[in-house]
Amino acid sequence: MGTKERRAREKEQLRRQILVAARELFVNEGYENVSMRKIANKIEYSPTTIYLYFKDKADLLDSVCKETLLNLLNTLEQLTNDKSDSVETLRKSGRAYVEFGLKYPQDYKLTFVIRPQFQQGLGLQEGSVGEKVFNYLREMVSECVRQKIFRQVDVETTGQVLWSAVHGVTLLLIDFPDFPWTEKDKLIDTVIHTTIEGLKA
Amino acid sequence: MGTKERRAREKEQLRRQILVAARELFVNEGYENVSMRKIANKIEYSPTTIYLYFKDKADLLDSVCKETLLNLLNTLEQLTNDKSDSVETLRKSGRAYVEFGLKYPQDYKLTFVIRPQFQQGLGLQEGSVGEKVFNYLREMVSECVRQKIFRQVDVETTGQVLWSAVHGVTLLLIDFPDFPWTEKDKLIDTVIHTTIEGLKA
DNA sequence: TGATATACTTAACACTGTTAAGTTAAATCA
DNA sequence: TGATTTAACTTAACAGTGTTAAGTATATCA
Repeated sequence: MGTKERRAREKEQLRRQILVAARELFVNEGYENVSMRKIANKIEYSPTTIYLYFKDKADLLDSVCKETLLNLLNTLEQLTNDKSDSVETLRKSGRAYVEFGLKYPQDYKLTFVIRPQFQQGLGLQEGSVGEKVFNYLREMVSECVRQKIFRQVDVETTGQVLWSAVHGVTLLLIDFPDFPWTEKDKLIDTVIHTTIEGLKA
Repeated sequence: MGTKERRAREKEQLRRQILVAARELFVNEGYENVSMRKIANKIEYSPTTIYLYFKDKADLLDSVCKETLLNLLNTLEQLTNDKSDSVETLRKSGRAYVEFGLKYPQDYKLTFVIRPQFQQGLGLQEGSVGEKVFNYLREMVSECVRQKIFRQVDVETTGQVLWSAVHGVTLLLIDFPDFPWTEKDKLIDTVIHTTIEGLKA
């Protein structure tokens, strides 16, 4: 009686197919320029089929972003966490965060800028993947605080300051590619270095 | 023979009327949710009239953003620049920048996040208002560098680091209003303070 | 006054997200 | 096996979108 399972598997497969098609189109052509019909064409189903798997276009975006956050979390967690040098670990994490954003600029913007516009407040609430990403940062930071490396004892504020810095430089580099930036790697390193030094001082 | 002048004045008036209506709608309902027909309704003209004054919707957005940048520049330039305490001046400017973003969150996002998506590269090129805003920041920074307050001598990089920090915290506060932020003012101050201290160290 | 240019509108095109109703094929039950 | 229910998917439509081409008044100038 495995027919039910097979059916469920097939449904899941189509769901993934839609998700993959949507991500590819969103990333290449921008969320606004992608229509449900375009996605439907790509997977060779009628447009309305998508609505059997996702509530609406915003929900589709939501699912794509959830995947992006999982990928980001994965990337961060794969870093080797050297507890004996917690500052270096934090530095590396910051670097990896920005690099992730620049490697998948459209995904990053979709997740951290476009989605909040369509699904207000969502994305970082309790239990979400977004929260897990911030929790990762929180851990990095609290290790530094525990070792009394940072002036400030407040882990929350410290984490938020770091996040502001990496988020800011990531978005500026994505959004203004023609601006006469300092050499990219140097800028990223300086942003992270400056923030960490500032937290120590 | 002042009829020509009067005509030109009237044209300019309608242009401004359109701009005012567009800004109000963009800010209140979001760029995507505002149609040319809505704007037309508001000013009580037919939709196509707008196209006699602006190339298309993106051009309209462009003009709205240019105004926003002018307002931002104005706000910054109205600060009292105490040359004897250049760090304090820089700190104040950073504060004013973030506060401007939070006071007009939609305008800020429109200018620094939405527009780059529709008019790639535009907004910060030579001679633009955007460049003037960054030039202001550049001046603040170079005064600090001249007084040998900052470790780094490279004015460009230093300015970009500061911009990353304030841009980052501004956008995070706008986009994730439900996140359990540290008390807002404290966070902003800490971001700016940390960055400046980091640049000194 | 009649010709010309300016300012604006009407109508249309090809597209959008989304829903209600209809169809077809597979699974279930007698 | 054959009838019936259920699930998956499609067709057709609605109300809306940005934008353009063509048409219409009105004011300016000769």
